[in-house]
Amino acid sequence: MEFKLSFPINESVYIKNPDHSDIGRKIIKHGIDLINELGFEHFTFKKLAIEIGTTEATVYRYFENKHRLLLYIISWYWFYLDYLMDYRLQNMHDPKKQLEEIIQILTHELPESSGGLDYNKKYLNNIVVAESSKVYLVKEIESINQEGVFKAYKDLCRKMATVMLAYNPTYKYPHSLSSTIVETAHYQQYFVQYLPRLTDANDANKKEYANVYLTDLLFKVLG
Amino acid sequence: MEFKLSFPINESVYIKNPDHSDIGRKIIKHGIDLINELGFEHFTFKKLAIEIGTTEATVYRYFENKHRLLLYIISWYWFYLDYLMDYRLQNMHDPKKQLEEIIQILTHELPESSGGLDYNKKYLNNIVVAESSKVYLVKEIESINQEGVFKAYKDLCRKMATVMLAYNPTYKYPHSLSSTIVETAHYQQYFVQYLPRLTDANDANKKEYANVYLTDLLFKVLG
DNA sequence: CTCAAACTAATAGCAATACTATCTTTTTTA
DNA sequence: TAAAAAAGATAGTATTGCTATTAGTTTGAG
Repeated sequence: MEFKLSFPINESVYIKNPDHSDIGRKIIKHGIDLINELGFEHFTFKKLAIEIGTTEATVYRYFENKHRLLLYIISWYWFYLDYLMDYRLQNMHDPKKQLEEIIQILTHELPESSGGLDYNKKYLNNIVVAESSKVYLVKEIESINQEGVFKAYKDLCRKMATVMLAYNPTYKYPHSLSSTIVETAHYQQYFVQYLPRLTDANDANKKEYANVYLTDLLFKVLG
Repeated sequence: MEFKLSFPINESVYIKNPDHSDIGRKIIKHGIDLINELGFEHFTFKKLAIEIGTTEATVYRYFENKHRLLLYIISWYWFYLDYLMDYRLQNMHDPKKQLEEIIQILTHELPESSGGLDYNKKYLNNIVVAESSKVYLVKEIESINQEGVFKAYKDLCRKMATVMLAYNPTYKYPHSLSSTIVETAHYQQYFVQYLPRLTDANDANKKEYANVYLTDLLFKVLG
């Protein structure tokens, strides 16, 4: 028994909704696999088309370019985080516990079986950590932001900021602290794995490091 | 009377040292101008060659590809930060004042006239904020890290960690906090400008926002 | 039913990008 | 002053990013 998670991803992200056809869903699923395997710079629509047994032109009918496909994947992640936070925090009324749960969600692989979607969560996590900043670190940022494609990220930060203010109503920078926590969760995971000298992790605490570091930081900042 | 700042940038970053010839220095200077103007994705060696009145082949004699040129520019920035910190902190013995000065350096444009170099510091700052993460968020991270090209960043974090420990010897994550402060300085500046909903900045506090936010955060974390 | 409109897929092709190779000329320096 | 090194000119290749055209397939109005 499965139900299908479907998120209202901004329509200007795609040309044709990939969620409405078999080939569209293949583009997302195998897109995640291939971006994970090759890295975003080496990923191309041609390689993706070969992977899923179709042609480049078909992929271009769904997405204007590979940046838009990445934006779709990362948007899906933002919506999924938002959904997970709602779901996990709903019966949790202590803001401290809520904040701990938020960091838990941000620093661990997304749970595998929630929804009928079969995206590889390990790969999705790798992409989020290594590639997500590339969706906004582009010269076209002002025009794509005007399309509203970052709304999900902004909503997520607003939700986190609300919980922070419930914990400490006098804290002045809850939105910045939220985006800091999200971004730091990503690149501290990356640094632990690839540039450990930029962290204080070691082989023993590696696995829970980002969680422990961020929890310590968050509660010290919020007091 | 000018003296020339020269930093020991890792030799594997370039094929031929751009600092040793006129055309090499032009590649860096106009490279900074063009990457700032076009964004890293739209920047090409062909466009750079036209800009400085030479050919693509000549630029390729200095750098293997545009990623290496960016790495050179960002390495120069890391060395310059390190140098600036030494210079500004040398007669400052209070760790609290030192930490405040470090954040000041990280959240403001680099000073213009230090050294004989004529890189445009405003453009360099834009590049650091918008493009620097692209030097390590690549599939080849493990092999390029082995070349030692990130040593300057690691040394910088070590230096910052030392000051943090002087201020609070019991803090457990000084290296992570250093990289967090550096990265957060970059993207909070970016967010204030392009995605202000991810921050708590407004038109009135915009200019000093990153500084104020990070100073508050740092001293709350260190206690 | 059926025939045209609309939608989808497949093929081809083009311009830009990311290089590499070669050969000539100029500059350096031993 | 010869030879080594650097720069310039020119050409060429494979890949990338994207578009145009055509062929086939589905849909739905009469």
